[in-house]
Amino acid sequence: MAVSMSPKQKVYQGVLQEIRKLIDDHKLKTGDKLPSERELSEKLKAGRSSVREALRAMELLGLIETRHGEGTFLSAYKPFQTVEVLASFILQDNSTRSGLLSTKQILEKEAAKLAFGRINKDHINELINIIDDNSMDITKQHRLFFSYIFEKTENLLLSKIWWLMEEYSHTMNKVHYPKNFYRNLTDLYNKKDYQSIELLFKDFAILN
Amino acid sequence: MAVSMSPKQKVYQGVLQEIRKLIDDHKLKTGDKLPSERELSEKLKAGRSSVREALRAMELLGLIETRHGEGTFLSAYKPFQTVEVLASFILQDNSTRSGLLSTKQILEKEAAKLAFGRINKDHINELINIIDDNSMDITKQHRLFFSYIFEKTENLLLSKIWWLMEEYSHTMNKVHYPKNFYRNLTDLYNKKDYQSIELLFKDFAILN
DNA sequence: ATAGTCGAGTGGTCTGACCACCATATCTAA
DNA sequence: TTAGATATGGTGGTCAGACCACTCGACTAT
Repeated sequence: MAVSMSPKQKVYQGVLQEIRKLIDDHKLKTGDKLPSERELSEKLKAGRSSVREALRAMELLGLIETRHGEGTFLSAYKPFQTVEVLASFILQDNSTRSGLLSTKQILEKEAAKLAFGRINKDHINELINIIDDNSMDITKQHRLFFSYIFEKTENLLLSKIWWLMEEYSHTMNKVHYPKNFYRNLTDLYNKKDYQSIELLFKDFAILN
Repeated sequence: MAVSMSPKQKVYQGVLQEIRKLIDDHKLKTGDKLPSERELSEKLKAGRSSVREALRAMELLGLIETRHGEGTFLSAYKPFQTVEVLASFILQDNSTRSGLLSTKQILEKEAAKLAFGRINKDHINELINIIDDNSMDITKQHRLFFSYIFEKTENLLLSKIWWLMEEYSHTMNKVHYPKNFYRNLTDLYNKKDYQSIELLFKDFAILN
């Protein structure tokens, strides 16, 4: 391998730097195509597997996008994947689990408030349909109910983080509110009573 | 390869999930040793190169630490490397900024409220010290200020997620509130005025 | 012209081979 | 007996080469 190596740098880290340099030199922009793996391998005098290790890491960081049979492309940086991956590992840590439920509830409350201005009669009916559908257990109703609300927040990051927590909380317990909570919330939407949302969540808070 | 593959998931992504599961099942903690690459390869029925792609990506994210000749170890998540790598690559894309900032602000607001009941005079003075310390720029003050508040929430998960976003938002801009915001918040703590916290954040909201 | 085929290029994956490094067990010499 | 040298096995680091699956465009037969 010939990639710059000052102390004991691993090849894939050197490749990473070289790619960065390459992007800079060629002034590549979002959407542009990077050289193929084989080409990079040859140009940098590194094994293809090492090149791939660098590319895979970049991919996980959301820096590049890979299209099978086509090539590797620079992508607009989106923090989502990264945050998602990291969050999934953070959640794994037992010491952080205690706060899971209360954090999840915070997100649910804020989502309910964010969605407030974007919810109309039709949406409310949709929500009511969910909580009236007795073919599902309440756990699933909870999930659908809030999925719908989060969708209305139009904040993808917020939604993804909530979804992760929802997933993990299922390995625990108490993953929903009392039955009438949901009805109360839709009532507030109906009455356009923004203020009371905060109070509703406080009343039904599940402590941990 | 046998790692769970629903749609068209790449092997290394499946390996990533499996490793996460493994950490969970065995309740591995920071500093614990992961199975060797060869062992993982065999257990997950994936090539060693695929396993390595997953591990290298995790390494770049700072989730694991690799010691030549010894093995792979779970590491406390340290954002440094991640941020460093990203910073050297980031093409600032305004369109992705929105979700991150608003979500971060939600967490800050809720933390401020959660900490409310656990903040005493001494803590307030500590906060004031931070915002009066002009040897730091306001960005750093913001960081310390809220670090302190999040600590008081005693919710590790919430804190970690916020920290994550804080790190990422630094690759962008606008990572703090107007100067007097912080003073106002400590005043509310002083006056034991819980209600106004919500309003304060609303007034100082950084739109996106 | 159009539809179908084929091949070159690309990423995706696996295997097997070495090397470098580390810890530990083992042997050797004092 | 014991301190130091050495052998060994396990681990990560890296490479080369082989296939496979997919995409796209050029070529061909209709």
